[in-house]
Amino acid sequence: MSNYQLDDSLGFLVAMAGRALMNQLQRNITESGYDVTTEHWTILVQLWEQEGLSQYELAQRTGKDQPSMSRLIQNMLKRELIVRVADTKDARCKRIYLTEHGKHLRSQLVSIVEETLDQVTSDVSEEELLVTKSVLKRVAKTHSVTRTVFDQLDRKKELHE
Amino acid sequence: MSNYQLDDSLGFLVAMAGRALMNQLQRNITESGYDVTTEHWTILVQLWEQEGLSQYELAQRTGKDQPSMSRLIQNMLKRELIVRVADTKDARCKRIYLTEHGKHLRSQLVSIVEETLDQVTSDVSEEELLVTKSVLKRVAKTHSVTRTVFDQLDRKKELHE
DNA sequence: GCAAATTACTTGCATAAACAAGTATTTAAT
DNA sequence: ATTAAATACTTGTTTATGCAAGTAATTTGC
Repeated sequence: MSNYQLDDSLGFLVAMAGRALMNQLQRNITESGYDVTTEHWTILVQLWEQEGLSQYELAQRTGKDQPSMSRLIQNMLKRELIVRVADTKDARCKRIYLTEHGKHLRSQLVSIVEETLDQVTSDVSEEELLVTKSVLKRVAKTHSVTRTVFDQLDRKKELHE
Repeated sequence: MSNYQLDDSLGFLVAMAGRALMNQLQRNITESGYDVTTEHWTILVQLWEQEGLSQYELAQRTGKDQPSMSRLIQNMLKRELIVRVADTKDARCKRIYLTEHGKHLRSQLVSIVEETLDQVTSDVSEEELLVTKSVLKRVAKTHSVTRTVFDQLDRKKELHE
């Protein structure tokens, strides 16, 4: 029975790289004085591009399940990053809009994220990065929940072309 | 201000691939009838190679902090995967050993993990996989906590050479 | 038009991570 | 020898995930 080598296991490496990235990003955001988590960021990215998405749509686009989204939204409401408005045509649906505060965070947070990505990939060539992204995307697409995210993005791109 | 493209962001891709991998692995383990989490697995891998590690050493080798390790150990004790023995020379230290049950899981769990990795990388060439692993390792090494893991592994390899 | 199925969201429960603060034991410094 | 510092571990709090079960609103099929 082969000795399982952790540092040769894709699962372990993805988990470690993910932790490094998320910790560094969270640290950079907090040190810049923003009360925003990395998870809030994924929602803000969606809303900066299109406001008024329902919780279900946000869950689809970020690869989260509905309970996770429900609680994440509650958290962002508490921090006054967003507001929630009941859909006039479908009372089940709650649509999410940005507050002024949420809107204004955009340029600073995008800078922090880009800076963080530069930090953690300073040692990586452009070509290697492209291969890695392409592989990670394929891995993500093997799973139903995360595949939905990329299928949505691909569909959107087709519309724009 | 550029539109932030999520499917081009390494952070998002790592998070999605990680979720795909962990969900698939957890599902495969559970479906095979084992009451073991993916986090238990990382500890078991260490103990299959060397028993009697302290909680601190396990934390170092898996990139977790001590509180996380403390609770993870409590959980594994409850499931009777491991036992905990106070160090005779240092009463602060608690050393972890496998139960018979923990020992016997080895071959089955290693199979499940290897099968899962094959599932999620069926679409990926050997060469692409090598590049990806190498990049992820470099990303992980940019962060203090996860760097320790690889530094430890590298040191161990040097000793064996 | 009404019961049944579906949809959008929420709540409960277990596990897990990050951080801060606590306890107990050991080591170091004088 | 005693106090101070360091070490190993634990507990509390907040945030987050996965899954199951619940509520309320809307659609569907007859």
